[in-house]
Amino acid sequence: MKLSTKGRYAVTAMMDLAIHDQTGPVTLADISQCQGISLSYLEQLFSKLRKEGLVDGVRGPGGGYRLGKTANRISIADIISAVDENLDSTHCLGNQDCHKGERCLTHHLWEDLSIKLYSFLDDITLAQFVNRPEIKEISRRQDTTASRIANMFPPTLVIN
Amino acid sequence: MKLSTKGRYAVTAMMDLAIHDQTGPVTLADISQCQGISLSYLEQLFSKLRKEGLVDGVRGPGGGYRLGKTANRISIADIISAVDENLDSTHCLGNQDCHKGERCLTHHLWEDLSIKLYSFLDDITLAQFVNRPEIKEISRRQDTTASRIANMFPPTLVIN
DNA sequence: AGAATAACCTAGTGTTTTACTAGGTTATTA
DNA sequence: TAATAACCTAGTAAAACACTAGGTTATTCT
Repeated sequence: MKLSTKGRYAVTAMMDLAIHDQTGPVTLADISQCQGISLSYLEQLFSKLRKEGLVDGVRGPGGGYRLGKTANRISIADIISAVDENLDSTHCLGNQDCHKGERCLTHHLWEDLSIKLYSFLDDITLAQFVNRPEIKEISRRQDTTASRIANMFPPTLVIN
Repeated sequence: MKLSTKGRYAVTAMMDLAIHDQTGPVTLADISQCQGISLSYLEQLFSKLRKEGLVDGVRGPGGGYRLGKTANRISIADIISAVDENLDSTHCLGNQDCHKGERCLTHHLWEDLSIKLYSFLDDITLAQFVNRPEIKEISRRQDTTASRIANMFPPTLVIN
C-alpha cells in the first residue's frame, strides 16, 4: 500500500466522476483543467483504472468517463491499488543473514500494519463522499459558483 | 500524508528500537545489516527522527539509538511525518480558473480523507506492536533463531 | 459523407525523489 | 590511545513522477 500524489490525483478524479454520476460522463479535458493535471497523464491513470473495471470510457462527442461500478462498491483502496504498480516487495529479500531474527519480526509487524491500513482504506467508498446532501445538490445544478461552494464547504468536514 | 518505502524503512527501524528498548541502544550498523538498508541512508533518516525528538543518539562504543519518548507516545504518523518532507501542497494552487467549483469540492473531500488517514495512523503507537507478550519474550532473549520466531509469527497477525 | 469530438495508445523527456557511495568530524568507551 | 558509533556533507545512479508530442480509433452531429 503506497500513498502519493499520484494516488491523490486518481482519487480526486474518481470523486469527480462520482459527483457527476447521474449527470453523465466527464471528459478528461475537464478534469485536466479543473484539477491542473496534464491530460495525457490523466489518460495514463485512467487506462489503469479502466483495466481494473473502475471506470468505463465513452467515446465520441458527449463522451468521457463514468464509474464502472456503483459508487458504494468502489473503495479508496481500489483506486490507489489500481494506479500504483504495487509490486509489494515487502517479502524478505536477502535477509537470511539476520541471525537474531529481528528482520522477520519487524517484517511481520509491518505487514500487519499494512493490512490494517488497507482495510481502513477499503472500508471507505466513493459513495460515502457523494451521498451527502450538500454534494448531491451541487451535482444537480451546474451553474454554482466557486465562492458559493466554498461557503458550503468549510476546510474541515466529517465523513460518515 | 505520504506513504512509501522510505516511511516503511523508518517505521520498521523504529520497531527495532522499540523491541530493544529495555535491552539498550541499537546501532544503525545492526539495523542496516538486518533490514538490508544502507548505513548512510539510515543515518539520514535517523537525523530527521532525532530532530523530531523521536530518537536519542548515544555515541561511542556500546552506543546507538534508543527511543526519544516512551513507545506509547510515538505514533506511526509521527514517524512517517518525520521522514517525509511533507510540504503538504494540497492547498488550491492555481485553481482559480475552476468555474464550476469542482476543484475546491474534491480538494476538500481529499483533505477530509487525508485527515482521517492521519488520525488512523496517529492512533497506532509503537507500544501496540511491542507490548504483546510474544514480542516481549523475544526482546528478552538474544539467542533466538530466526526459524523459531518465524514459527511464532505466522504471516498474518492481528493488532490490538 | 464529412468534420468534430474524445477516448485510447505509444514513445520520448525533464524533473524530482529515492537510495546509495564516499569522504569526513566529533564524542565516548576500553 | 585506539576503537567505536553517532553525526555531517557532497555527489551520484536509478527509479518514479509528470509531462510533451505524436498518433489511432470510435462515436456523434451537421
